[in-house]
Amino acid sequence: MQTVSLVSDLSFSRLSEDSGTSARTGLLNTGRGDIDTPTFMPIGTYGAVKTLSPRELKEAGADVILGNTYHLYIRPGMEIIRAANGLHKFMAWDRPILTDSGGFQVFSLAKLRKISDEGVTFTSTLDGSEHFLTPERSMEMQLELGSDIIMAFDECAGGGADNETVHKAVLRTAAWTERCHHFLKASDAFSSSCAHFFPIVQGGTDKALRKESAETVLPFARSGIAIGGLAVGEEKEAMFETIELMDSVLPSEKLRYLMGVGKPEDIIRAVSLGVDLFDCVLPTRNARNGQFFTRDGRLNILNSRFSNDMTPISESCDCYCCKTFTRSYLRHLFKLNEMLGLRFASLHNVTFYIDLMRQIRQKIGDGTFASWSKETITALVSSHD
RNA sequence: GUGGGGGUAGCUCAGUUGGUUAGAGCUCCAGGUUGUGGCCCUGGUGGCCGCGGGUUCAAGUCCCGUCCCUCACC
Repeated sequence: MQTVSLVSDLSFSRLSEDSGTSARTGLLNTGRGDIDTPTFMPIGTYGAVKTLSPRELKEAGADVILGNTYHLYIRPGMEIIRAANGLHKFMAWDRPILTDSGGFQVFSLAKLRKISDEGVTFTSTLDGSEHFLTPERSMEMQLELGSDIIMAFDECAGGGADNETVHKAVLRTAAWTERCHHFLKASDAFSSSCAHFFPIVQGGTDKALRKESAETVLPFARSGIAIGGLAVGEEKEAMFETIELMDSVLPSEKLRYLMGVGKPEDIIRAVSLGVDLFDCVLPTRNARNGQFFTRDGRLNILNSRFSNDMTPISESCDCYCCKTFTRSYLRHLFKLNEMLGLRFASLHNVTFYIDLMRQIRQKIGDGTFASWSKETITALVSSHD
């Protein structure tokens, strides 16, 4: 297998490893600062991590956030992004941004779509207008956004897809990844951008298809590679078996990004299988439904048992929400649909996820990750499953 | 005072020519949410059908009385 180098000089370097598991810490260089791994990216789909300001994100400790090419292309459109001199300036976030390519959204959101080897025709969920998205166009838009980590334009088959469908997605993802790479290699904007390019492995939960997909996209991975097509409806154990397979197939010197995962306990397990980077809607979406993450599991602030509870969400959390407000008050805010409640819940959950990652890095560095992870997972799921 | 309309779940209301154990939405209570629209999904609690008589095998439904709400007119 041959590694094809992109023009970027940026890299991922492993700093320490955990004995007994595949967990490791690392450092990803970007033009907008280094990222300690393992880490978690809050999701800022439309150029906003819902309810939180960039200042609050920094205070919570976020090093990198995720933006969505598909959503930003629909609204406000690339013309506005160009006029604003890129997404960073537009949203006033000066740290790294990873951009999703739009591949996943075309399949998960768009109602009407036609897929061919050339690209995807889809109908906008906003106004019904028709659009054509290709690997080249996705790369072009991610460059216009000013992305620090550009994701390959892939095809994600759903969790219930048969092997023939998954295989087609694997082949198409391979061809598209090569086109993405080819486009970037020829792009002046890319060579001067200091941006990473991450290919995405597909293949569902079938071992042979996963291996095939990994082998076909790996030549285009320089600093990192993503594991896509998981947490899309398959059995949880099948997901972890696939991650474990990826741990043995992917070279350990490249950063591994597990797309869309997950619950805190899932992240810890994935870290033990060698994953370095995560994103997930749970901390922010569930926050807006009143769910708070804590070391002792999740709690639904709408539950009546909190109506007169004058303690904070978590005694051990240093976020503004936990230092200042009671469960009783937070429940009150949620019962009345006050937007302040959504903000505090989002702030707490994002802080919780980022603190969790910080602790994971510390435990790996200490060499105590294996035992710590077992205890922590037990506590996290104590009141669930 | 006279005439009309109406009283059914916490709220807004559906309930066929009388026919099984009276329903819905919202609320309330509790689950879910994995490359994001605060959406959404799944369960559950909750009714002396205003009250009292009557007709009938059978009444939320028909009849009589009564109380309350509401509109119109004196």
